[in-house]
Amino acid sequence: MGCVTATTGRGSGTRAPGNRAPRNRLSPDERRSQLLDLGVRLLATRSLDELSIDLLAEEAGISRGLLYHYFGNKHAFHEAVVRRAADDLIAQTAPPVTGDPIERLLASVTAYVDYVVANYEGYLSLVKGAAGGNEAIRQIYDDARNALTDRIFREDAQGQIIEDTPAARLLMRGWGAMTEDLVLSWLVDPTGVTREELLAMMAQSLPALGSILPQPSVVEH
Amino acid sequence: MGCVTATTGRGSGTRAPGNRAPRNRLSPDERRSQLLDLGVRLLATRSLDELSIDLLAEEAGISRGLLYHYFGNKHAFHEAVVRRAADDLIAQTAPPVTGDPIERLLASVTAYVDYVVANYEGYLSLVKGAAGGNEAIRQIYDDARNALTDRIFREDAQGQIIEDTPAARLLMRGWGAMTEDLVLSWLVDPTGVTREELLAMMAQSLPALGSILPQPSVVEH
DNA sequence: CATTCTATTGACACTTGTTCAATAACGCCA
DNA sequence: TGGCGTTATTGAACAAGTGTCAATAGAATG
Repeated sequence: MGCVTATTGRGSGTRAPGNRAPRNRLSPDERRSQLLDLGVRLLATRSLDELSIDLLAEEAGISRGLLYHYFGNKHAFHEAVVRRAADDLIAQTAPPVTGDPIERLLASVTAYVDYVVANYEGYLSLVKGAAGGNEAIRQIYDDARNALTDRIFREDAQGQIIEDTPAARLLMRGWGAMTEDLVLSWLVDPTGVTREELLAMMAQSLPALGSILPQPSVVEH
Repeated sequence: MGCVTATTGRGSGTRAPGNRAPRNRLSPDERRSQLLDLGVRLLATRSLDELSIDLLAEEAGISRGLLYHYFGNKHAFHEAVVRRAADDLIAQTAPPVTGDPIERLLASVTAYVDYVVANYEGYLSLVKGAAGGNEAIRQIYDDARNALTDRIFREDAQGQIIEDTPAARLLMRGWGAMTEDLVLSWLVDPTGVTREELLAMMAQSLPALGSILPQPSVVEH
């Protein structure tokens, strides 16, 4: 019993039998880049275990083996994809260096929002990867967010908005989480809030939060 | 060629050959409850695909088949675990009904923080599940968080802190995200911030954010 | 045109989720 | 107490996906 014909037939996609697709030979850099881009796109809507190597390979027009040749295993591929998305985010949101602190903060926030709008897929890969992934991936995500907020903390709003204490660091982190949630929620349903209102909300919330810091005082009522 | 002896030998754990563990027959409710509790615990530190049915079954002292009998498949089990964690959260953070709005807000926030501290594992299951999981699971998570924030919005701080507009809703959601990040970050590294400072930070941040809402006005500088 | 190099493949082995007929513990009634 | 139906539980077979590696084919080089 058992030992059915196995049917390991991992069909080579939708191709007439006998005329297999010609090999498409690229340089390692090109291939790597192609696969990472594809990964970013595919992992924006699926979680890692919803993305099979089969689908990925077919979508890329390569064999499964090639993916292992480049990335070793599925999780390493995921990690590379997340790292690519994170690097991209950091690079494309370089802060301005002119204007007063408030203006620069607004500019930073604007760059961030514009990036997320323009690269929704890539940003989702990053966020979703961080949440579902292992420790290494979460680290990449944390580093990226720290880089973003530290940039605002040090360069754009140095000392003028909030000072540097453990409580301030914590609150700053919280502000980052809020900011991320604001963009993503707004993108899902933007009704009733314009882009400018969103930007103002994000920029103004930081000094507003900073105001509760120095010596905590209850709000008037 | 193929058809090796298959060796499907999914060893029944660490048990001497021949003396299998006696069946432990529970009522469906008890068994379900046991499995959900275990799931909450195990999924606090692993992601779903890092948790094999094998491990789960062994840890619970049951066969793999039984899990399928109760939950159908792995994802349905995950969903049930997340739902249990969410229900638990809602139930155990019932808000107080006395005091002025600010006091009630502080009490709500305190109940939330205390719950997370006391049920760290369960809360992590919820958060991690929501991030890595499918749409249904994310829905459960969103509903739970909306229930929490709506409670504060309607009952604890009705109209007295912020009014009800799309922008306010959005900001409220963002505040929720910030609050969650604050607790979890603080738990990871509490140095420099006391529990009371954290609570004050969370409670005061809501009116502080509300102050930027009505007609956006740039902060003084 | 022959040869070397290497990007790429495809079949195979292995792990793990899923199904289902068989089994054994429990309550019930004679 | 002992047979009997009910049903919680099991284990082996099945399916689908991941990871491995020797063989292959496209390009560059002489």
